[in-house]
Amino acid sequence: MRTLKYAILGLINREPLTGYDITKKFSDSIGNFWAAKHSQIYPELKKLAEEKLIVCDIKIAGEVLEKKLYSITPKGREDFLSWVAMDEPMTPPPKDVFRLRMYFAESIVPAHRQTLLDQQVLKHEAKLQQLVTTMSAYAKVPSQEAALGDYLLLDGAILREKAYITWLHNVLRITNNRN
Amino acid sequence: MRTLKYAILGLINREPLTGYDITKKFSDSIGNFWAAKHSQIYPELKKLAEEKLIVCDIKIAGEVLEKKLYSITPKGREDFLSWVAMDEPMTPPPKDVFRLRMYFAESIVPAHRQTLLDQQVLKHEAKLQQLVTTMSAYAKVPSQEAALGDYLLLDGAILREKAYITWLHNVLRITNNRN
DNA sequence: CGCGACATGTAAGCAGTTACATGATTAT
DNA sequence: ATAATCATGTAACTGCTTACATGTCGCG
Repeated sequence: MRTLKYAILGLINREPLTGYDITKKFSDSIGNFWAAKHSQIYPELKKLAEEKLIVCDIKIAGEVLEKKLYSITPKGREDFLSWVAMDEPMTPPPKDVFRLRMYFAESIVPAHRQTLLDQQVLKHEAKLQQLVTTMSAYAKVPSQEAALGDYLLLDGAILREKAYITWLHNVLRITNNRN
Repeated sequence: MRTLKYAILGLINREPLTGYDITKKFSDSIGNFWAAKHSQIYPELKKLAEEKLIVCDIKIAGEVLEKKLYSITPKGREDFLSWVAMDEPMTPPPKDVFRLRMYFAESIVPAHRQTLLDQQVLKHEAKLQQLVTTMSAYAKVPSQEAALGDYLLLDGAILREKAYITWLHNVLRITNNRN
């Protein structure tokens, strides 16, 4: 499906970026729904340049360090715009190892199961707190076009974490009522 | 991480199953948080048998059809029980192509964007309806140990769908206020 | 001058998908 | 008979992760 390709094209479509810039986006903001490592990004950038969807402009930083600043080409923009407007079959349910473990909840000794659940609650509450803090930087819905996506997806990530925490509490309540 | 291995061991730990039985579980109940195809399951079963974690008993159905019924060995049960009780770093945020598209919402013409969102709402409401129907088969929290996991995870899937639908409505509201 | 961030790449291996491939059993 | 479901496998490929590998720049 080449999804990474379009994620990168979409970012470069907003403004020229280096592989390093892109890597950072995939580890924070975009990372909330599409993560990628630099080891995947650099080869993809190379491929996109070969396909003439982006072009690379080499900048010298300091004395010798070469930074590769990529910009989108008209062909690349066209490709991206036709992808972004496509209809989407529902994303298959995401894999989740913790849920899988809880599917086998009856095989964990109750006291330990509670510990595992409590730890998950803490982790997800910390994540939620971090998302809420980031969100608070937006006093209201941003007017800048480029920031709109960040705002919308942050909202989605917050709702997702809240639902997860609610579920964890349900599991704690239900399993404790049995033992 | 060999997660599929443990998912299969966990299922066979409950009762002996064939590859076909396991495939069905991975396409419905378990499929809500860990999906797998038969092309991945059969080779894994073969590997688990080689590792002596499961054993295979061949049953003849009808005249000639051989069904391979797998059972867990003590070694397999031990391996599974130590896995299921392990602590889990938070699952990385799941990849979601639709969310990625909405991250680039500003690049979609507003009327079309609304269509895409409306269609997603319909798909997720249908999925939610299906989950709720399945859940209604449980009048209350099941007393059977083996059904507990199914019940807990169904609850999680329902909460997840509800949160997704709420988010879709938020996106519709926010983007419509701007155009 | 040292440390953390900046910056760019490759290689090996694992996990998962799609497609290929075959055949038996059961219900209508 | 014939279609749906039962039943089991393999091959090629894509995507992603982990580890390997190297070097510069800016700040204190």
